[in-house]
Amino acid sequence: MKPRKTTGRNTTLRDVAQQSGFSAATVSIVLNQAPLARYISEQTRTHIEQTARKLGYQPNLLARSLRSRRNRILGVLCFDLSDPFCTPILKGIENTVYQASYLSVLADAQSEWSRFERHLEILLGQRVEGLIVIANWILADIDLLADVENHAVPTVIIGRDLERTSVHSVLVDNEAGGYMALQHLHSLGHRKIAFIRGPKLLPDSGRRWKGVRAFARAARLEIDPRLVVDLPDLRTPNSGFEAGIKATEELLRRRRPFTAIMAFDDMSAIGCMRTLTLAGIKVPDKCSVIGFDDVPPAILTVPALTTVRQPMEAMGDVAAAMIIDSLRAAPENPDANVQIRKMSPELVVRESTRSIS
Amino acid sequence: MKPRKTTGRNTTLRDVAQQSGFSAATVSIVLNQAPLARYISEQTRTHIEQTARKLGYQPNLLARSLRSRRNRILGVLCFDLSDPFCTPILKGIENTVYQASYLSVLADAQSEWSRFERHLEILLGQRVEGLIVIANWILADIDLLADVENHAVPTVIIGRDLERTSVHSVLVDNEAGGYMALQHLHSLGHRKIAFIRGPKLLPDSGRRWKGVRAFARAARLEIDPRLVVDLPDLRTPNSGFEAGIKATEELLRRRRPFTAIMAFDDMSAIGCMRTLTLAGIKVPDKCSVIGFDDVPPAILTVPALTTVRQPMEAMGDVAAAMIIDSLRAAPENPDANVQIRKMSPELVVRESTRSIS
DNA sequence: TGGCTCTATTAAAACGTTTTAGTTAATAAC
DNA sequence: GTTATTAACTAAAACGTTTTAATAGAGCCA
Repeated sequence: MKPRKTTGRNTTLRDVAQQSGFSAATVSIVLNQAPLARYISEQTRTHIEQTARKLGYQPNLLARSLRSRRNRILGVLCFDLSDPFCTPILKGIENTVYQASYLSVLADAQSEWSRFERHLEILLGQRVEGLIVIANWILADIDLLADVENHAVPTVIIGRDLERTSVHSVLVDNEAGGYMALQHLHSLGHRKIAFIRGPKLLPDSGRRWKGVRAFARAARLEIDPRLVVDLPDLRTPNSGFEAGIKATEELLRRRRPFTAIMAFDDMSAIGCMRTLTLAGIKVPDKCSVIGFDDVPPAILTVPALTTVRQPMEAMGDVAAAMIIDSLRAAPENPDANVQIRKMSPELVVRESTRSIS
Repeated sequence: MKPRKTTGRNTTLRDVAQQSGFSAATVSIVLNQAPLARYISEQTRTHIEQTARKLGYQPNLLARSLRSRRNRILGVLCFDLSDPFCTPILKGIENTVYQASYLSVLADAQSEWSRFERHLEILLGQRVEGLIVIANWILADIDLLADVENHAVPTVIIGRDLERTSVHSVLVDNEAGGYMALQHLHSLGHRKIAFIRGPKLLPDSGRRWKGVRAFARAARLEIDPRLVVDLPDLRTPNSGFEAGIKATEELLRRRRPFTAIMAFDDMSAIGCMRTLTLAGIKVPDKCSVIGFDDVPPAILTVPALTTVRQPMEAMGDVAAAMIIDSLRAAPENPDANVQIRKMSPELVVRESTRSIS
């Protein structure tokens, strides 16, 4: 039975001090195991600890961080949490942050700019020590930059690289990924390959496509422009699936034969498979499909999706580590040297691709 | 161009006061549009606002909440974020909370008890005004209760109902859902129906099953115990899919004919469909499948999953509203009357169920 | 003249910690 | 017999706000 509070007031450090007969300073030193605790006698130490426990003392973290200017909290700002892309990243972040005995608090902007800004403001107002932004959509650099620079909080953005700012970046090597994807299809013997490219506004789209073209050139493979479609720019969070469906319908409408499709990402690939299946085109027997990302739902389809994996959990790890390192290194001036970390993608062969025969 | 800070210090209220020639009190009153602002002359008001803007003043929320004992922050504690069940709930919460101009911060325990407790402690230490717990797994009441009661923070738990505590609950009417699911299959003419029940330790399992039995009784439908399998208890977050695969394999091994399967939840239903498809049993032609929850991936499969929907977003809404209401009603003693809110499930017919030939 | 009620503003006391700079008393060093 | 050193504490000043109670001046009434 814990002692019940009748009053609404929480037990404070002073209560413990009073009750134990020592000063607030001593209590603070003991309870935090501060360096000075070396000089506190064993006896008082245990006595204080006991009283604290007895009173059910829980420190007020607000007061603590106000005074000490540290709170061991990292803010995570997610542009849209319902994107399955976010979850593994968050997992990575949470793991690393936890190891370092920090806490991460997450805010979700639900694809709305106004929320993004408000949440950013509040996180900064709460004096988080670092900030991780998950950019699963187009982010205008400017706004972010201004606020963050003012507060001098070390920041990393996952999924985008911001030029000429004080913000670190972690992202996958999209070009290598595009290269890899096409190489895989080519190695299976596919030559007539259709492409669903990403939205034009998304920097990823261009980069992946660049990788694709690089491989095509290297392998002397010709890309038929009539087998290339683009996803529309206006993309609310989980519209990738719908867009993939539409894109594939368009592709079928063109009546040019192809034996494989490379989709911009997993969600569009899953939409693509649906259209093909409904049209009676068996995947992978009649047509192979490859995605990009390896989001969790990629294993749920039949056939399970072959894809180019972004190491999302690792990306979260790395981002968190960057922040924590820069916090450890220079608590005073964080943006010592801005880093851009490109992670290697990895081909994950499942069931949706097969060699031509 | 915002004015750059050369020093690491942030602009404080006092800076604004000094710069504008008024006292801190006045500045605070103006900037917060406090009741007393009525008496402040238009002129000073605009002057103060201007200086604040010029200096790029951002209030320190820590100091603010420390003093005013309010911070308009709700803590959300999720037992495992990678469960797709959470995302829609979070969306609902975030929406309602945002409307009420609160902020929600999320912490993810990643299925680990120790993290759950630590995060809980920190959220409470941060003096969040309310707490929402998303229980997508078995939660021992006791621990939660102790801490929460001590802090007298209004709390609601989503997905579980805790008896005899001061914690509100929001959950779906599992019994009605189970009833509904079986009714649907029955109305399509299915009589030989297999069941994949939930883990025994999960209260939901029993309740859904109770609903199933209730319908069976009402419709004079006999349930063949050899067509019933249970998901194992040891369930790490996203093992539902794997477990569904295993369970269906077991079912097929028994070689008792059936024309429909009712799965415990969507993830196991999706696993189930995979096994059936790989075994050459076409869904829904040869066998119908129904799930429970309507998690986002349910629409991604071919055929898309028929399921009993938990109104997850609405559940998030309701939970948040409960907290905010109880905060508005009685900021002093929150647990005025504990509520348990049961939400109605809804049948969502998609492509995985069909009437018997 | 004195006593009200407004208006416009502020001094100073919180809020609950951490931290800096002491203060003793005792022990050791010279 | 003075001076360091050390052990065991503590007073008091932050941290950056909000809020309470107060202070003046002005207008009005009797």
